[in-house]
Order: sequence, then structure tokens, then C-alpha cells
Amino acid sequence: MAELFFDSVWLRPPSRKRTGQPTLDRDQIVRAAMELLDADGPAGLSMRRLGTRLGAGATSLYWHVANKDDLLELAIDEVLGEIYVPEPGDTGWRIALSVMANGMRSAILRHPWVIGLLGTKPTLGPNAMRMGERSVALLTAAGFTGMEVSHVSAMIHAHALGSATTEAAVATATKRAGRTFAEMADELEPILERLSADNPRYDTWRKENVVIAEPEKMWHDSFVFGLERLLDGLEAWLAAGKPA
Amino acid sequence: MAELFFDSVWLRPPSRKRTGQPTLDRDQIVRAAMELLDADGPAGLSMRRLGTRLGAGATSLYWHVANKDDLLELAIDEVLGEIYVPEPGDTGWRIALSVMANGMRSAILRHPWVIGLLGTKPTLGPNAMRMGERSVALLTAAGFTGMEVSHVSAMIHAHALGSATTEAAVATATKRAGRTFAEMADELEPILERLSADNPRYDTWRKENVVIAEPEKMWHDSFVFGLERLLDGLEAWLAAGKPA
DNA sequence: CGAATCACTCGAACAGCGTACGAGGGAAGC
DNA sequence: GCTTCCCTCGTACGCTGTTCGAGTGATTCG
Repeated sequence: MAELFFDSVWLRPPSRKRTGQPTLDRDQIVRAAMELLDADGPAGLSMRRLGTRLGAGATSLYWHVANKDDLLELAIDEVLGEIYVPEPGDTGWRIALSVMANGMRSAILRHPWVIGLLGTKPTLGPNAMRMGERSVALLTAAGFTGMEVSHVSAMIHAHALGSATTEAAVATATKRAGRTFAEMADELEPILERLSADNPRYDTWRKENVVIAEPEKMWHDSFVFGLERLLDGLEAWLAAGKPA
Repeated sequence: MAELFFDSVWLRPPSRKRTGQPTLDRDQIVRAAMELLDADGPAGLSMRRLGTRLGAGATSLYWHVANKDDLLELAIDEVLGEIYVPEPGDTGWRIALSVMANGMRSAILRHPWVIGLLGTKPTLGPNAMRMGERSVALLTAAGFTGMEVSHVSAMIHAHALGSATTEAAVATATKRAGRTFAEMADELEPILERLSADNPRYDTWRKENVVIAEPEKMWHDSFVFGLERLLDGLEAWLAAGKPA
């Protein structure tokens, strides 16, 4: 194995053998780590906590996983594995992209801790590759060519990730405070009111559009609106024979 | 001050007085923190390191800043402060949104550590508010109404953040490895080759479109392509009188 | 069948982290 | 001159990721 320029679980050979009686194993470690992350966010995962949860010593984990970074990389790919990407024949490309985007958004919202990890190193795991394979198939079948394929793929990723990030920020804040969205909004109201002089146009818009009734629906609406406009733009681009 | 449901620097009164000789001060702490973050990422910022850099004891910082979380919140808003959002009269809405999106992308790429922070709590700082104010002005002037305003704003944010995230992931990985993009690509090549059987369609696409020549340009092209398609979609929506 | 090998577990220890606390200094106001 | 208040900081606590080396028990080999 040649010397590697940068480090990643995926670029190392898998652990060599598999014998003996039931002990710790990589998959179960990753699963447990995800449970901790889902429950308490990044701060909820420590090697010691993970160890005791598995009925093992903290340092035993290091036999199966090189370090915490590797473990997180494995967890990221596991999240990507939850995203379904249709095959080209299944539906039209518009619906297919919509399915992929929705799946991505849901997966990120189920595991919001990935957001902070996606910006730190490229995803190279098997599930990431599978997504790449499917995306290429989907988009070439749709009529995109050359670098357009990766551009469009990046657009969808960006929309899903970006939308989920804003939503996750509010969700984690309310969860941490142990309150509902409506309570948070009520709490925030007087503070925004006090700032209204500095932000007059935002303030009037806000007062005409307060919709704290169904926050989940609001986030979803926002996501869908953006996705549809984005797909409209892509459709127009294809229809116009890629003008620019 | 009433009991607060969730915690944020912006919801607390500012420190009360300002006397005496030149000592530590909040702005300079935040600036120094950003320098550490820019240089070495999230891991580069510790209270002790920040203290010594400012020629002070680590715990002195706690007089000016409640805790590390607060400090990060202040830093986030400082990043948002670097983003220029045009006033409605300045140009057409399409160009204005383009300026905002580009500014946002650049700011995030200058300070990629924000990516991991944006998903953790809502941004409430003065610069965030200023962006909100300007965005609303811009979009209402463009003809968007009601919740469309926030939807469109969210779209732009999502695109800038999402694009920057992917780019930052590769950038930090190459930086950490101390190599160039081209070297990383060469390194990765044989590994991708080995996986080609599992991802045939991705592989053929990849081989027909290898463009490692100017990575910076590639990222920017990708960002611009997506932004233009997205603005096309919005323009069509406005032109069609908001069909759905 | 005994010995050697190998996969695996784990306690102890180290350096570093965020931060609570309380003692202290030194200018400002009475 | 004394009190008050802003501000600094050394110490200490409990936590973190990770290294190291000793230990265990099943498998394999001679």
C-alpha cells in the first residue's frame, strides 16, 4: 500500500480476519455511535460513553476503529446510505431528482450532526459512491452532459443540505431549550419588536406573515418551493437547448 | 430581564461599563478567535491558546464572554457582516441576489469553520438581522410576496452554503494533507479505478470529463451554473404570475 | 498434545480541554 | 482614606482522545 496523501478509512485495507466468539464489531460500534449522536448531538459521543454503552472498555474500540475521526466518517456514509436515489427507468428525471432531494433532506434532519461533518472532508464511502453512480445515470439519462452532470448534482445536494441546515439550527435550539417552536417564537417576539426600528422593512413583512401554526409544514413548504423553482430552471435550460 | 427559553449572546444585555486603561475587550477577542479559526479550523481555537495569543490568562476571557459558545456566536455574526447585500434601488433583483449569493459563498470559504456552526443554533446577531432587513427589501421590491420572500431568501442561502460546504470539504482535506488538488486527484485515481466495476456509469462519465486543470474555476463554474438556473426558475415564476 | 500465534480486551496514564471559584490589583467615586 | 467596582488570573475539577503494554483465550501448527 502506497503512502497516502490524505487520510480516510476508505483508503485503507479492511481489518484482516474475523474469528473467535462474539465480541465487538465495527458495524455495531458505528450503529451505537449514531444512536448517541442522534440523541445528544456531537457532544453526546465520546469514546468512553460509547464503550460503556456497548458494555466494553473505551479503549477496546480502538481495535476496530483507528480513531474517532474514522468512526465519524463511517457514520457519515451510513447516513448517506439512507438516501434513496431512483434508477433512470423508474420515473421522469424531475420526479427522480425530487425523490433524491427529499430523501437527502430527511436523512440530514434525522441525523443533523452530519451537517458539521460534511464540510471537513470529502465523502468517499461506498454509499457516497453509490449515490454518485446513480446520480450520473439519472442526469445523463435526463439529457445533461459533461460538467453539467456534476453541477446539477451539486445543486440538489446544496439545496437539501442548505435547507436542512437552517431547519436543524432552529430544531436543535428548541430541543435544547425543551420548548416548542411556538414558545420560542413568543419568547423572541418582544426582542424583535425592540429591534423593529433598525429593521423596518423586515418588521412589517414579519408582522404580515407570522405563521407559527405549523412550523414543520413551513419548513417543508420552503424546501419544496425552492426545489420546484430550481427544477423549473433546469427544465427550461434543457428545453432551450442549453443557451449560454 | 425575563427568564429566557434558550440561550444566546444576543438576548442578554451588553456588559455594563467601560472604564480604566486599555485591557482586553470583546471585539479584539472575537477578532483573534477568528484568526485562530481561519488558520487551524475549529481545533485551532482553545480558550488557553486564545488567551496566550492576546497576552492574557485564559480565564480572563470569561469576563468579556460568557463561554466559548458565545464567542463562536459572535464570530458567526462577524462572518455574516462580511456579506454585502445590495439595496433594492442599486440594480435589478437578479443581479442583487447574485451579488448576495457570491458574497455569501466567499465569506463562508474565507471562514469555513462557520459551516459546522450554522446548524447548531439560529443566527440572531445584528449582522444577521441586517441581512434579513436587506433581503426582505430586495425581494419584495422584486415582486415576491408573503412567505415567498423567506422561501427565496432561504434558497439563496442554501445554494451558497451548500456549494461552499462541498468545496470546503475538499479544500480542508488538501490543506491538511499539504498537497495540491492535482496531487490529490492523482492519488485518488487508482482507487477510483479499482471501484470502476461497481460504478460503471459514474466511471465512464468521470473518464470523459476529467478536469483537474483549474479546480477553483470548476467550483466557481458549478456555483454560477446552479445560481443561474435557480434565478431562471424564480424569474419564470414571477413572469408566469406565480402559477401553482 | 504442547507450544506458539493471533485476535482482541482493557486499566493506567498523559496532555489538553472548558470553565467555576475566589483571591487579588488598581482606578474611580465619595 | 475608604469603599466600590472592573478586571485579571492561578488553581482545580471533571472531562476528552489516544498510547502503551500487559493480559486472555481460542486457533493453528509442529
